[in-house]
Amino acid sequence: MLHCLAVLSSPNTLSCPKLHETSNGTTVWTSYDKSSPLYNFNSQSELKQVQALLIKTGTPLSVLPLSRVASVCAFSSSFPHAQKIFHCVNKPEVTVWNGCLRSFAESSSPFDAILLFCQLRKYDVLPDSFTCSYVLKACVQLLDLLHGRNVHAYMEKLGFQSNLFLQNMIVHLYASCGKRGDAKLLFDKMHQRDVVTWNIMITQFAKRGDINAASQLFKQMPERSVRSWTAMVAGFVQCGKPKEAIELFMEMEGAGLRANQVTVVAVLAACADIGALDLGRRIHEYSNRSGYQRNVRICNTLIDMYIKCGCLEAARVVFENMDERTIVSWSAMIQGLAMHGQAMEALELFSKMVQTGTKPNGVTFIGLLHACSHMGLVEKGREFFMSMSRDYGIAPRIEHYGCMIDLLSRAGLLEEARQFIKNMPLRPNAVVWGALLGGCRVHNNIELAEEAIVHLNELDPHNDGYYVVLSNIYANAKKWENAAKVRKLMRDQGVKKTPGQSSITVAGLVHEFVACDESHPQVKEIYASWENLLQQLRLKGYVPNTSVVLLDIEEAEKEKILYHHSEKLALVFGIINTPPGETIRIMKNLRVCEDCHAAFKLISDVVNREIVVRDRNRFHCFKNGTCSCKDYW
DNA sequence: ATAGGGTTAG
Repeated sequence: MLHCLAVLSSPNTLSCPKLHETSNGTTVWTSYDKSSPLYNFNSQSELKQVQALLIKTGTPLSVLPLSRVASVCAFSSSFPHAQKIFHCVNKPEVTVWNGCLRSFAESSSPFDAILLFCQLRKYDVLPDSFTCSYVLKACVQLLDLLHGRNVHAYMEKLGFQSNLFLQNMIVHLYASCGKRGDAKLLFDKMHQRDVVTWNIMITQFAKRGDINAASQLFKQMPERSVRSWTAMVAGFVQCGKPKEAIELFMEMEGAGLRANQVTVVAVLAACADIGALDLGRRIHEYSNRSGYQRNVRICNTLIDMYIKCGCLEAARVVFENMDERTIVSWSAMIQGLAMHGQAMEALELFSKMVQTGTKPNGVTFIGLLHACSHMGLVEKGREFFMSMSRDYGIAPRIEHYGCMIDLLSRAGLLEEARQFIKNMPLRPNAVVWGALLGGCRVHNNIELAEEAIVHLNELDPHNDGYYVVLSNIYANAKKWENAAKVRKLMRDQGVKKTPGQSSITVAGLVHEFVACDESHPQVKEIYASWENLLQQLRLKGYVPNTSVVLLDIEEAEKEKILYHHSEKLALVFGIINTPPGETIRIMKNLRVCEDCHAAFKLISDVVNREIVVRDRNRFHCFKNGTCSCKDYW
């Protein structure tokens, strides 16, 4: 405002459009400088001053940026005044308002578009189909079905009911507001549909968890674009079906279609979920060849993919090479370092992030607390927990409390963890009690474990993991009757123990193993190889830790079960089938067993290999006889 | 003018 006035008081310095006489005698206006303060009025009074100046200098009002005039006057008493300006510059006023509606619809407060639309009707500005499209866009942004329905009705009154663009938007509105039935009804009634109509339906059905309906539509549609395939691939990922996502992507490639940037993100997310490093690397190369290196979302997804595939270094390279990073990039990297047990690096990265002026969000703190809890940095964790609300105004959510309980109970501060739960302002959920239970296993606290299971039995009665941990605690204390009781409780409630399953990819093929697996074609070779390896381990001092076997059976039987754990089978298979020295990567659906953990450390030394195990919640990187988790897990 | 993408505790 002050700036503007200063300029107005010295008209000579204005970069105002000038009237020039050309050689053939006609007059033209030179184009104006948009950065001039003259065109950056932000209020009615500034606009009036600008107008007064234009009139004084004989400059036509048409030099005014009309959409700006519209947005300044949109909700004020100058509304009719703005219309006058539009009239005198001989522009159809609705197009000017449309421009304004559009920028409101795409702004951070799309409701302004709806308000402006109401103003227009009050002042008898006749909307056209574009007007409707921008208001509908705002309604979709806000999931505002109420106003959307009004616009829908009004549209029909204006005779736009057969406009395909608008019909598509209406279908989108209903579907995204959770009215899938209505959307489908409208969709079925449409006389003509284009590929966008189908894509909207597929995307919305998949987003709302109805992947089967989406899949049906995908099969039915007359022609599919890359966006249709992408919608399905992304849909599978969102529904927790990464394998199906990857299968479909392969089919898409087979059909000769090229993945776009969104497809790349979706496929990479699927690779991260199932740990498909080979495909992930291939997509990375494809992405680079396609010139997507500077796409921040792709880079973020690449970081996540490499982290979840156990390649922390590759993730770091992507991160380092980004010329622009968002909070997601930093948070993903911090979380990755946490998952790999590199707590100090995670904290250092956080400091660096703060130094560059990037503000952390709630997710960043989950990564930081996660890092502290995986390395037992209790004091640091407490500090972060305090700091997030005090220094950054981020209220801790249930996830943050979960991290804190995990941090305290893992570190053996079980009573403090219990008090933390008692005093927390949010209702503790299963994860919170589960974290306490996990600590009880590490520190063999039966009493607190029993307290936790009472809550867990109520909050998440069908999750087998909690009962297994409790019976583990009993078995560890040789309380076999209690362990049996837990198993009976599981039976009575119809809860089955999820079988441990490990997988390894060799030459592009995924090999899956369960405990005592006899189904693999190389089973004899694997078992023989294990016996051989076992001899070498014994020489290194390996003693089987049979306490992890929950059954009350003979020691020899326990050892046999122990030796045929799924992760051991996968590892031996990997050693046999990959060249010496190559890193072996194994994924397990549950937490790695304690005995396997001890064995893997020794094996990494005996066979001189790096072994990376992706566990249910973190990575263990075995190398030269030690693990990256430093045995704190 | 209309459809789409990333990080989250155990």
